[in-house]
Amino acid sequence: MTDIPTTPHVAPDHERVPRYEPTVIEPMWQQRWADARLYHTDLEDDARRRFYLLTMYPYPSGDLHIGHWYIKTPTDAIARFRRMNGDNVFFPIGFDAFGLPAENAAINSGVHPAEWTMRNIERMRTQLRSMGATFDWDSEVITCLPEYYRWNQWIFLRLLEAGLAYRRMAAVDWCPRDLVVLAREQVEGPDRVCWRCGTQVVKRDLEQWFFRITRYADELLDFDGLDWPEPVRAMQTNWIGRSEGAEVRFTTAPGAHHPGGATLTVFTTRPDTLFGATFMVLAPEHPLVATLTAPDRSSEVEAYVTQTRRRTEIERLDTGHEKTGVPIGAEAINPVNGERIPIWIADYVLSGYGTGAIMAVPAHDERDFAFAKRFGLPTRRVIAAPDDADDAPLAAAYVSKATTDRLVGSGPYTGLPVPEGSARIVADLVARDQGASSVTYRIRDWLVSRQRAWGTPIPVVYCAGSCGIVAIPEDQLPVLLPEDFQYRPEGGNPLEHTESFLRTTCPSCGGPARRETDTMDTFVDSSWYWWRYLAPHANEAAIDPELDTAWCPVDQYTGGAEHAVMHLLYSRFLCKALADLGVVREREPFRRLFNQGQILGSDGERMSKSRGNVQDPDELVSRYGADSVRLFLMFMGPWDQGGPWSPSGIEGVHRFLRRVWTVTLDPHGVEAGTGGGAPMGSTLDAERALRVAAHRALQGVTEDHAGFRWNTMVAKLMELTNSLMRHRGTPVAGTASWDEAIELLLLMLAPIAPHIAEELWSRRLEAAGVMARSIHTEAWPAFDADLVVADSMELPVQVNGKLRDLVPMAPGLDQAEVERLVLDRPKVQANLDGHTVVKIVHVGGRLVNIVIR
RNA sequence: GCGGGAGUGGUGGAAUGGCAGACACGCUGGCCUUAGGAGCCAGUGCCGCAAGGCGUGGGGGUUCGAAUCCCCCCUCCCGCACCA
Repeated sequence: MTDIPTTPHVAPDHERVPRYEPTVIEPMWQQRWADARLYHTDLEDDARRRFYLLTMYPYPSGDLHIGHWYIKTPTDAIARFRRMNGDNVFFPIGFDAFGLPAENAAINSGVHPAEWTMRNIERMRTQLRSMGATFDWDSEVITCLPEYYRWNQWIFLRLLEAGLAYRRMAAVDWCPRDLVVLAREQVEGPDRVCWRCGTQVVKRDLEQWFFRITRYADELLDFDGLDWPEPVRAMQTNWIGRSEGAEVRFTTAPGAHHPGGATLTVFTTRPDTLFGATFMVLAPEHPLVATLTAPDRSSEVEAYVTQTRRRTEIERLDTGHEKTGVPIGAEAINPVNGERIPIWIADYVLSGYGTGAIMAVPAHDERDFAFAKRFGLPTRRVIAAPDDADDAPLAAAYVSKATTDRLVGSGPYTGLPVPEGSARIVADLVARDQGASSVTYRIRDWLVSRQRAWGTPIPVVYCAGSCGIVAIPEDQLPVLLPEDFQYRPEGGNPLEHTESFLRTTCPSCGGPARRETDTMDTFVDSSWYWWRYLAPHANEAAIDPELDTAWCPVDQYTGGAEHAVMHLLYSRFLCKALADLGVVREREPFRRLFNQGQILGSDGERMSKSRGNVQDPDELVSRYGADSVRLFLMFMGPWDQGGPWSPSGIEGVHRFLRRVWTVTLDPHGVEAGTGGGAPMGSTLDAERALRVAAHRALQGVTEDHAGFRWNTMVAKLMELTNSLMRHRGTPVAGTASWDEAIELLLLMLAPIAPHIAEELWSRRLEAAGVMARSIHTEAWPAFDADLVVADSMELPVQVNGKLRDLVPMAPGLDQAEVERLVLDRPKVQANLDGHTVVKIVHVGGRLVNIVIR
C-alpha cells in the first residue's frame, strides 16, 4: 500500500463539493499525460518485462465510430493494467491509409487522395485522443507515406526473388463498381459480392500478381502455441481446406476417333469406393475435353461448354438447381478392374479444384447419385454397414465413413473394413504406378494486384526490348506514386494515363520501359505494420532485427473477427515468408488474439446512417464523458459478444461514476431525506466488513483482468462503491479502513476509467498535502489473503440436493460439529421427518447435503 | 450440407459440478425537493394470502448434487458451401 494519509475532512456541505464534470477534467488530463510523455515507450529498456499490445489500426475514413471505441478502450485498459503491474508496454497506433475510399472521394470531389487522407488522419487523431487511451504516438505509422510503402516494395522484391511472388494469367473476380480485381477471400457469400461495396463480381481473364500463400498451407493449419479464438482457427482451417485422398490414374479406352491410352487423373477422398465408379466426369474446361470428344458428340459438347462459360458463377455454384451435363462419347478404363466407364462433362465438377476430373461413385456420393439418377447411369454399392446385406438397395447415396463398414463387390478387397481397404487399394495403385496418395487444398494463391492509383506501386517495369519483366533494383526504391495523377470521367486506373510515371528506362538494358501500373492490395500494407511501429522512420531496413527479437511476436492482438481469412491469414503467411527470408525471427506474428463483438444500434440492427441508429461517440463524450462511454462498453456484456447500444445503460454507469465522485470527495455527507442510517454493529465490525469488501473486490478484479472480463469487473467495483455508500456519513467514513477502501477503488478504476481516477487521486493527494503524482504510475495493489477468507458464514444445507436452510456458523469446525449444528435446526428436522439419513455430504466447508431415503 | 458460436427474469447479463438470477437497466412504493428526466431508501424470477411449489430451449442420462458433464432433438447467429 502507499503512504496516503487519511481522508481530508471536506466539509459535509454539498455546496462545497465540486460537481463531476467529465468534459472539463478529461481534456485537461489528456493534455497533462501528453505533456509528461507518460505513454512513450522506451523500446531499449530491457529491465522490465516487455509487452507488445497491438490493436488493429484504423482506416482513416474521417470518423471514429463506436466500434473503434469498443475495441480500443478495453485494449487501453489492458495496457494500463499491465503498466501498473510493472510491464514495459508498447501500445502503438497508426493508419491503414491506402485504399479505395480516398480514391472515391477524389473522383467525387476532386480533392487528391493524399490530401483527403491526411486531413482525415488529422481529425481522427483528435478523436482517438478523446478516448484517453495511452497510445504511443511517437511510433505512429501511416502506410501511404513513402517511408512506409517503399518497404512494401522491398518485401515484394524479396518475395519475387524467392519465387513467392509471381505473375500469371488467371480468371479473376472483378468488381465492376470499384473497378478492381479481388482476392478470393474478398468475395463474399452465395451471391459472390465484393467485400467492400457489395456489388456482384464478374469473372475476367487478366495477367495478375500473386503471392504464393499455398506454399504455406500446411504450416498455416498449425495453431500450436497460439492462444486464438476457436471461431477464427476454424474459419482459417476451413478456408485452407486440406483434403487427404489419392490421385488415381485412369486411361482412356481406344475409340474410333482417338487411339486411347491417354491418362486421366482424378482426385478422390474415397479410394475405397474405386470399384463403385460407374462413370467419370470432367470439368467442362478440362484440357482433354476437345481431344476426347467423339465427332458425333462434338456439337452437343461444344454447346454445353459454351453454355457453362456463359452462366454466371452464381448459377453454376447454386447447389439447388438440377444437375446438367453431357456424355462426350469416350470411355475411361478403371485401373483396378479394367472396366470401361463412360466419360461425361458437367459443371458440378470444378476446373480449379483437385484435377478437374472425378470418378463418379453414385452409390456413395450424393452429387454423383443425383447425377446418375437424372441421366439413368448405373449405381453400384461397394460399401456396406455391418448389418446391411452386400447388395442392400440404395434409396440415396450411402456416405457414411464408419470404420466398422466393409467393402463389398470390390474384387480382392471385398470384406475388408473401410480404413484397411482404402489403404490397401492406394498401396496397390502406387505399386502399379496407377496412383498416389495426395493432398488437395481449397486455398488459392493471394491475388495482390489492384488496378488502382492509391496504393503501393508494384516495383517492376516491362522492358520494351527483350528483358521482359524487370524488378526495380533495391537501391532505386521507392517507386514513388506520382503526385499529379488525374482521375478521368471514364474511370480506370489514372496511373495508366500518367506519362511521367509510365515512361521509364529498363534497369537492365537502359532501354525504354513501361512501369507496372498495378498497385498492391492494401492487405499487403497491413500484413507487417506492427514491425514498422518499432522503427517507423528507419531508412536502413524495413524491420529492425534487434527490435524484432526483443518485441515480437506481438503478445496480444485485438480487433474484429471479420478479417479471419483475410488480414489475419495474410499476416501469418507473410510472417512465415519473412522468417524464411531471414528478415524476422518468429514464424507466427500474434501470440494471443482477441476478437471483440459488434456494437449494434439501440434497435438491435447494424448501425447505419440510413437506419438512423448510429451512436456518434463524439456526442456521447460531450454528454457523458469518455470514462462513461468506456465503462458502459465494458459493462454491457462479455467483450467478445457485443450487443445493442443502450441509452439507459450508459446513464447507469454514469450514475455509478457520480457515486464514486461523491463517496470519495464527500465521505461524511448525508443525503437529505434519509436518517443517515448507520448500519448495525460496532464501528470496528463495520470497518472490518469494509476492508473485506475492498480486498475481495481487488482479488476479483485482478482475476477478471486476466480474462478481459470487464463486465464482472465493473460490477465488482459497483458493489464496493455500494458498500462505501452505505457507510457514508457513519463513523466508519474517514477511518483508515475507509481510506484504504477508497484508495483501492480508485486504483482499480484507473485502467478502465482513467480520467476520474486520476482527478480524484490528485484531489486526495492535494488535500493531504502530498506531492502530486499520477495514479497511472502507481503499482497495482496486492490483496490481503487473510481478509478474503470468510470469518463467519451461513452454511447452505441441502436435503437430497434441495436447499432447505442456511445455518450460521464459524468457519473451520470439524464435520461432527457441523453435523450437530445442522441436524439441530428445526427446518432441517422437518425435512428429515419420517426418513432415514443415508449419508451426509460435506463440500469443503461450503455446503452440506443430507441424503435421505 | 459442413464447420463454429449461442439459447438463463420484462431487458443486458452473473454463476463452468455445490445457495440460480451478482451487477445494472426498467418498473413499483416511499423519502427529500419550488421543481426535476436530480439524489437517497425499500421491493422486484414465476405461481401462491401463506406454507410451499415450480424454474436455466425440449427430452433422456451420469451424480449425494447439473444452467454447468454425456446422449438425442429444437431454435437463433456467424463462416464456408456441387471442393469430389
